[in-house]
Amino acid sequence: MNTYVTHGINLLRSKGFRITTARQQVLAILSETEAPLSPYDVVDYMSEKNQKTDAITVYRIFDCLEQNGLIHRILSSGKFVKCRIEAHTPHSQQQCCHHIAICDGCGTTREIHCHAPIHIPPIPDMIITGHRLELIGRCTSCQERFS
Amino acid sequence: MNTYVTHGINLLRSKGFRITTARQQVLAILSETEAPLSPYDVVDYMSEKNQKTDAITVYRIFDCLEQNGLIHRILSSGKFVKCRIEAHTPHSQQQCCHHIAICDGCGTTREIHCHAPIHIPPIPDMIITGHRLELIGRCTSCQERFS
DNA sequence: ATCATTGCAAACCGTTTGCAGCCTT
DNA sequence: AAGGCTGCAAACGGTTTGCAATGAT
Repeated sequence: MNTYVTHGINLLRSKGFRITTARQQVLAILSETEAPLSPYDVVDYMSEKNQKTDAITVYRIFDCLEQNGLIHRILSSGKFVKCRIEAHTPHSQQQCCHHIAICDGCGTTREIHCHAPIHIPPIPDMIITGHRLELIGRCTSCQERFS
Repeated sequence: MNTYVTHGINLLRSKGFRITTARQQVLAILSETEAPLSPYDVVDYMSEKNQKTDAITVYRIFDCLEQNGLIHRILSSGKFVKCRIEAHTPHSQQQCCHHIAICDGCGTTREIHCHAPIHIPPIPDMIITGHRLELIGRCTSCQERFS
């Protein structure tokens, strides 16, 4: 039982969610995996461990975890990764924020804590309230593998 | 026949694509619409004009237009908008680029030409080669409507 | 005991594929 | 005339919904 799992369990419990075995198992799998996972990826992982679950259940657990800032949804792939930075604050141009960098070789992700504001030129007739940013890159091992 | 449509037609022709009526009709609809459209939205629009098309055809036309930088794909919704900025260059942190701002009230979009580099702190073990950025905001009329 | 959560079935939606026929070149 | 493009049919994968059974509190 690692930090991510216990943190997740405590957070969910504090908000009145029930600590079911399915939720604990999903948290455990997320904590063991660096690459983003789809709900069906999780089902496969779990069946390898002889833990039978339905994909629908994983969908609902992912919804719950996302709403509580425990996982990131990756727009470009529809998959999810654990979120280790507790303060997941949606932000304007002035606030501190964090984003995800995705390796286009292996899909591994890194979280980025970004204190510098993103500079955006004024937009006519529109007030900006937030943004979604995904960085595409290549991790060290993929740099070696593909060079 | 406006600038966007003629520009699109000329670009496609110059690359050896055929100028079919379906492609011209889709370009015309894109030029008339500020909000992002799904392929099925386009089919509906066209049937209102008594122009019958198949959604599959629109999908393929969208693919073609996207590859030629004539439309943007919006990750968060899977819809598309016309792209008026010709130089649609994927970019690193140093280059000039452009992105989309989306009104969360009505879905209208604005294109942003962004010359200032986006400042990203160094990421351990990863080289950043590109990024996807979508700005969320609220346009003037929606600010009034919802206030 | 209560009620949130799970799991099965089935529907749903957006998207893709194969192939014959059409239309631009 | 040639071959890119269209459109129908059908399949496909991911996601959602309804409802009864289960299990955490």
